[in-house]
Parts: sequence; structure tokens; C-alpha cells
Amino acid sequence: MTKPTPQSAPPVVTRVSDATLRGFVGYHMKRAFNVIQADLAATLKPYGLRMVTYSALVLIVDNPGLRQSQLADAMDVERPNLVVIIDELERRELILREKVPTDRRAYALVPTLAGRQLCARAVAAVKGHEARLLRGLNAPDIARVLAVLKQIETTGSEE
Amino acid sequence: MTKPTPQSAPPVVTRVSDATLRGFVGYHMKRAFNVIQADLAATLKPYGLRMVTYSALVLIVDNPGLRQSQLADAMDVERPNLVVIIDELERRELILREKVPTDRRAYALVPTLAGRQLCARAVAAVKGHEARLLRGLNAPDIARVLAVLKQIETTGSEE
DNA sequence: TATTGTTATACTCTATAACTATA
DNA sequence: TATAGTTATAGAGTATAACAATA
Repeated sequence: MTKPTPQSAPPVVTRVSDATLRGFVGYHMKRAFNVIQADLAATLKPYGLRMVTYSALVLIVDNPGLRQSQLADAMDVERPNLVVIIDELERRELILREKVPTDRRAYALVPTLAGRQLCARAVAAVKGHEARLLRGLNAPDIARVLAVLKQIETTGSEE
Repeated sequence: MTKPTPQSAPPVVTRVSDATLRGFVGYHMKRAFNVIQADLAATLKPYGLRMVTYSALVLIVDNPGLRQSQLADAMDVERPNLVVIIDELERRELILREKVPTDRRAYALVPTLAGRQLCARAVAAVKGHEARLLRGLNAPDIARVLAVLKQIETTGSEE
């Protein structure tokens, strides 16, 4: 027999339970991702980069000459929103917008030397950030997590 | 010997490579979470709930009588932002703000019958949503993912 | 006609300062 | 003096419509 709790006046809550939400993978994902996002932002701050500008810079360094529309596709960002991101990287002279001779509507995005150097340093810093957050976890576990995340990513578009 | 590529004019990019970013767990997390978020939003739409209002409702149902500040803490939301969330749930008569006799500054949040019923239906729908996104994955793999996510969540605050 | 990059705009989410009424 | 809830506001992030130049 448990002590009956009055229905009209709920007892004072001393410890908030999130047991129901803990039953969902998405809830754990959101909380873990919040931590990653905050730590990543702090990691990139010394380089003057945000998550989006970092992603854009890495993709431009890895794919020199790609068009803005290709980058927008790869980043899952709308074209109008990419413009300001590219503006920012260009203003800092980390990348260049080069006119494409064969299609005068388009710009080819290429990294400058400074862009490639900053990119290398930022990537190294992010590696350190992940090593910190994932320390104590073994490689097989992480590999399994990546497999699950990849499956979620692709299952979403199947439906 | 690989064919040398001219440095001055980068070749046209046919397929954008995100190989560098794929080396990071956070990148996979973001992409997977985007998929989850979009599917969850669609799942909750028929119930007139968004991710935040859903989380708030579940926590109020599971912790009847909790204060707004407690809920804000649990949800990692600033108090000002919680106000409009609570307003929305109260306007739809899913929850009530009850004056606390012992502390007249505070409100105890309690679910109405309609709130508990909608919560139960929404939770069931979200279970279906997760089953869809995670189909084909076995329980041990998911358990390992949860362990990793929990570790990331707690490691973030250690530093 | 369709596409590339752009502008303007709006809507959501989130963060901070300051207020009120209590404690 | 500190706390609970609120208001106002500003900053990100994101989405859509419409335009000029070009294909």
C-alpha cells in the first residue's frame, strides 16, 4: 500500500523527473548535441569561426572551385543564407569568389593560403574538442554510434 | 604518379566531398539530429505541439506541481522563454498555473485531464516516430548509442 | 523558360536587462 | 538582499518571394 497523495493539491516537486523523455533516443541526442555545440562554439571562437563558417570553409578547402549553389546543397542551407556566410569568409580573405568563364552567372569558391592555414588549425582544434568530449570511449563503440547515426540520416529520406 | 592539376584554375567540382567533416562525430550528430527534428516536428504537428511545448507538457504531466523555474532548469531554457511556452499550453487548457499558498510569487504547473490525454497520445506518436527512424537497429546497438550520448552529455560539464 | 547569385523580409529560437511582487 | 515570474528587446538561425544577369 502506497501512501495516497491528494489529487487536488499536488505535492511539492523536489526533483524533476525526465524519465519519460529519457525513453527517447532523440532526447538524448538533443542534450548531447547541445553540449557538443556549446563546446564547439567555444573551440572555434579563437579562430573567429562559427559552426556554419567553419563547415563552409572546410568544404571549400576540400572542394576548391565549387559553386555557391553546390555548397548550399552540401550544407543543407538555403542559397540566400549562404550569401552572408560567404561574404564573411571573403571579407576576412579566407576565400575568394572567382568568376567562372564558362558560366558568367556562377562563382567558383576557392580558398586563399590564409584560408587553408586557418582551416588546418581549426580542424586540429576541433579534433582536440572531440577527443576531450569522447575521452574514455573506445573506437568500436564510436564506430557503432556512427553507423546508427548514418542509418538515421538515410532512413529519414526513405519513408 | 597522379595527373597534376593546375593550381591557378581549380577543376569543376562534380561531386562535393565532405570527407573531412565526416571524420567528426559532431557532424554525423548534427545531420542525424536534423532528420530526427524534422520528422518529430511532422509527428507532433497533428497534436498542435512543437518540440518545446511537447517536452514541457511531458515534464508537467510527469511532475505535476513543479514550478516554472524548475521546468526552465530541466529544459535548459531561460525563464523568459518559458513564459510563452507555458502561455501556449495554458491557453489550450492543457495545463493550469496554480497559485502556491506557501509562496505567493510562484506558480505550480499542473496538467488538466485534456493535457494528460493529449500527452499520452503524443508520447505514443513519438514512440512510433522513433520506431520508424530506428527500424532495423537492434537493442544492444541502441543501448550503446545511449551510453555514448550520456557520456558526452556529462563530460561537457566536467572539463 | 530555367538557373545563379542576390536582396528584402519574416518567422522562430534563444539570450539579456530590467521590472513587479513577493520572500 | 534575493527569488519567481514577467516584459521588452536584440541577436542568431532559417525560410520564402522576387529580382537582375545569364544560360
